Amino acid sequence: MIDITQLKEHLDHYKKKLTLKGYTGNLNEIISKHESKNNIQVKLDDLKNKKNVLSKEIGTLAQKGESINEQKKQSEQLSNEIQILQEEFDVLNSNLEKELLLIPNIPDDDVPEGTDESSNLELEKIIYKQSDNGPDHVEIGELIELLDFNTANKLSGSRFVVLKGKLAQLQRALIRFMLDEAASNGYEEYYVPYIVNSESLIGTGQLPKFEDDQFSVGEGKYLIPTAEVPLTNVFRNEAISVDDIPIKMTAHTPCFRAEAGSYGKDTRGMIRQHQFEKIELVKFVHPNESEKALDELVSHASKILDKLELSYRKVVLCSGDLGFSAAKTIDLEVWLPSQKCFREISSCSNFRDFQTRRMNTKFVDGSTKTYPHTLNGSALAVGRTLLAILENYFENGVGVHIPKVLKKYLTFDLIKIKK
RNA sequence: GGAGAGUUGGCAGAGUGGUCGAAUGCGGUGGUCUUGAAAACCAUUGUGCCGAAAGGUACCGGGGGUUCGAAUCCCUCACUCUCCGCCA
Repeated sequence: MIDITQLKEHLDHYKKKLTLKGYTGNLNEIISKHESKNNIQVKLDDLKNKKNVLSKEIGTLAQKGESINEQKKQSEQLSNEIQILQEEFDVLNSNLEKELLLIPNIPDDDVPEGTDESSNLELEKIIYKQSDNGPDHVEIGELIELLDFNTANKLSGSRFVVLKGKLAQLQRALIRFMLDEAASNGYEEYYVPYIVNSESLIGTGQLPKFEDDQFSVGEGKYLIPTAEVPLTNVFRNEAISVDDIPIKMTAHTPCFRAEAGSYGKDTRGMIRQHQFEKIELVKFVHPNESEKALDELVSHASKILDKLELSYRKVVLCSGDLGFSAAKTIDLEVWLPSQKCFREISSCSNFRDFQTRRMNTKFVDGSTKTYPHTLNGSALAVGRTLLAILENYFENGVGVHIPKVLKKYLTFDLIKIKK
């Protein structure tokens, strides 16, 4: 949530920044709503004060046995006035709150301007072995007979996958490897619920705007779209002391995405699924430290690609491609030989105090209370990593080799083709 | 699923209609004492909103009601705990 006081003070700045983010709401209207809300509140508080004074007076008079009829009449009249004004206030206030929840975070100053991914800026390219032909992972899956979209379709529908045997083991090895990496970088491992309430999704920014992207399981509860939601919301309505910071958390969870609005996009293979595994890194840091923390987060995620010897590039997202809650995002994109291009495998973002304002997570340093900054990043999306390994480690007529760093988690170093 | 008991400040725990934003204890912070520390003692210590401030207002799980007045009475929802049943 943006700070309305800041918004009022630097309206032009916010207007410019929010336009870059594609926001089209009427900020002037929001500000005037806020002002009339405050005006009503002042009047309301004054009336309530009068009534409280009167009630006390009635108490004392009644104890003395004196007449209280006149005061009662006055009090009733005050009650009526209060009720009318209170209703007006409540409507205005909840209205305002809804609109505030729909305002996206503003981009950092070093975020390139642009409306779509064509304005994203490549920071760095790290190339290991890079082939630009060969079968895609779906074909490889058929050759090794361990990747089964048809059965998944029978069980559940489109955008699901069944992994078998050594391929399922390879995915498990990836998860263990990534969690071990996170641990060695100082992240504490969490096991968290995969179903969360709407308060949690509002806290991290998926709700109220992106209801359609979530899988609802009824009763106001949703499957998590990323471990970011439960991990970050661990500290919802909590105060974090300066001594506890930085907080570094990680979790492996499945992620569930409705993928509404992406019909016909990436329909082949396991690039875009309703369910996939991911290791997420989440940090709570001192407000002055978040820029540095983003670099650190990116380095933790990219080190995994380095160790797997997968070619990738670092891209800073432009303002228009930036997510709703993010102030700055650096994507890692892995090379896919079959598509002859880089595809997103990790997204590392700095949210600054946007999420902690929504969550009411305070940062306590001595007697001052502010908001800590949050960051998160995938390290990595496991499904896409698996896919990248299949394509980049495939040898024609032989099979899929196992990356060196994963060998200690497995009892084989090759997944042979069966036909 | 059935029966019952709860939800009060950072924690524990009083408070059943007015003087209660709330006793007391623990914890926290500041101080006295001490070479230093501990102990002891003294003071202080919830949050949001409006306001330049003074101050006002709201908050005793959430929502609603009764009343001039609600932490306290009523309704309702959520959650927690105990026992029984079922269950990985």
